[in-house]
Order: sequence, then structure tokens, then C-alpha cells
Amino acid sequence: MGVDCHHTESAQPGLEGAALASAVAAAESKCERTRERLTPPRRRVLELLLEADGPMKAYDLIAAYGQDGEPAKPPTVYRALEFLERLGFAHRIESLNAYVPCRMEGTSHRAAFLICECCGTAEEFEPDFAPQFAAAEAAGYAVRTVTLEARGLCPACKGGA
Amino acid sequence: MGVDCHHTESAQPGLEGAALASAVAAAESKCERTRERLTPPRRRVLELLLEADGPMKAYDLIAAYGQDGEPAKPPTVYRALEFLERLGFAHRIESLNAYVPCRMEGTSHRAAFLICECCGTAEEFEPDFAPQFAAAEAAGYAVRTVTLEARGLCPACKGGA
DNA sequence: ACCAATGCGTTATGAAATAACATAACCCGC
DNA sequence: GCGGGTTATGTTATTTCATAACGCATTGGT
Repeated sequence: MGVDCHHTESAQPGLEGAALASAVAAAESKCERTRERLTPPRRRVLELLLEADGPMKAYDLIAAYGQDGEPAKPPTVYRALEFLERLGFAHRIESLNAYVPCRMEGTSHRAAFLICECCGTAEEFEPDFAPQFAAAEAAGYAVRTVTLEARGLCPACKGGA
Repeated sequence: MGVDCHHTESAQPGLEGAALASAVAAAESKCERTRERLTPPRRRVLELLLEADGPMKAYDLIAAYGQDGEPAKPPTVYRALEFLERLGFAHRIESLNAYVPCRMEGTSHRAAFLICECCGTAEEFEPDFAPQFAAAEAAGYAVRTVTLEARGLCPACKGGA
């Protein structure tokens, strides 16, 4: 992974069992409230993201989609991802071409990430965009969304080897 | 371009003639100082970026590469882009899969962009990352680089139609 | 002159994303 | 419960973006 210390991967274990079910249920109920539909492909992709230990590439999702080992067709997954992003259940990390489930339930929908170049984890955090917005709007811009991706070493990789 | 008002494009005209030559010369002399080589393909790609009215896709560069209309081979352009980014002469805009010449000669190498969803221009600005860095480093991260891309409407597109 | 390091040309392939169109499921007023 | 618009899915194919791998050329140091 670039720097590569050789940790046995994953400071960020995916969800399983009850935790997974509860996260999916939370998404489901949020959808009901807004009259959106968490259809089978959307639910399946959300599950895969939640189970994963880190950011997943679209084609990883495609490969993992079928319980029987059958891959999905690309549009199935890309459409589900579009939906999940729209509802704030997932985020795309531009600099990785990869996707993560949203870890900031309920907060405003500005996503920002600390990406570890060693172990590959991407931690979501709540950014403070005020200075940027102020400068941009002073210059006459109408800012709609902001993407912030910081790269470096996470505490575990920085400290250890 | 998403929102699409229909301006006749380009709040951001590319360089020509003397201005272009001088920008290239500046890059050249900066290379000499650091013992880097601005070889023909690298120089050519830099020229193309500087001449352009906005962000250019890699395959636009590939198509425009030869003065005689002959396209370049992809690795030629990708390698040149890698070099130009490394030296700070160009930046990749992740959310567009596109490239721009650096407009912030001499400043620190954190690039940030205001991307207009109407006219497609991408204005580089000097971001204030202090709050982000502080929070991340307090959490134990070692931040190395930061990508910040804001999307919205530029003054021209916001004001007019 | 030799050698190591760097860069280039070329072929081929891999990875990421979308276009386009047909079919199915859903919601809602009636 | 039936029509009819809207939303979602299935499927095929294609486009767009990026890199691997290898051999040759140029450079710069000794």
C-alpha cells in the first residue's frame, strides 16, 4: 500500500451478525420514513459495504454480490451505490475509486476521510469547512459539496513498524 | 455539465504565445535548479495543460499530443503527468479524472479546487487546512497530503443564467 | 569507454464506469 | 382491482481510464 508496513490488516473490522442486521435495519427504517425503497440489490450492496474491513472497489462488490459466487452485472452495483450515496448510507472515496459505508449516522452530509497509506483503512470524520466556505463565498462562489481526503498514516501504522 | 447553464464556455482562457513560452521557461528553469529534466514529452504535456481552457482528461491530452494530429500512446502521457505532478507543475482533480496546470507558482503544494458544475472550470486556491490537521493529528494521524475539491457554481454561472 | 540510472517507445491488457433498451414492480387515483 | 405513470431492474455491449511488461536510448558519473 505505498508505504507498507506489513500489519495483518484492518484496524477497521466489518460488522457481523446482530450488529450488521441492526445497521441494515436502521437504514431500512430511515428509508421508510422518507419513502425510499431499500430494494434487494441496494440492501445487498449495503450489507457488503458494512461487512467489509475497509473501502471496497466497485468490482469487489460485483464479485462478492451473489451468495452463490455469481457476480453481479456492473450496472446493478453502480446503481445501488448511486442510491446509497444519495441517501447518505455510503460514500465514494475519489482518490481510491472505492466505497465505504457511512460511519457518521445522522450528522450532516459532508464526508471527509483520513486514509492510511499503510493499512488502507479510511476513517470518516466530521470536517470543519468553515474557512474554505468563507473564502470561496467571499470570492462569489456558491459551494454545494466538498470532498476532503487526507492521506497519511493512522495511529497504529505510524506508531509501530 | 450537470446544472448546465449554457455559457459559451471558459472563464479560464489558456495561455498563448509569450505567456505560454514564459510559463514553460519558468518550469524549465525550476527543473534545472533541482536537476530534473523537462524532456520533450513532459514539456509537450505541460504546454497542452497550459494552453487548455480548463481541466483536461488524460485521453484529451493523448489525442492532442502530436502537432501533426498523431495521438500519443497512453503511457507517454501518463508518465509525463506523473512527473508534472511530482514537481508540482500540474494537479490531478480526482473527482473529474482530469488534470490542470498549477496556477499557484511557488506556494506550498497543497492543491485545492473550486469546481464549477456549470462551466466546468476549476479554480485553484490556497486552502486553510489547519483545523483539519489539528483534529487529525490530535487523533494520532500523520497527515501527508490533502485533497480538497469543492463543487458548486462559479461567480459567473451563479450570477447570470 | 563503461556502467548504472533514468526515461522513452511499444504492445497488450486490466480496471472502472456508463449507454441503451427491454422488462418488471410499485404506487396511486379511481 | 385496474389502468397508467413512475421507479427500479436485467442484460448486452461499449467506452473511458490507467498500468504492466519489456527492450532500447540517453544521460551522467568514474
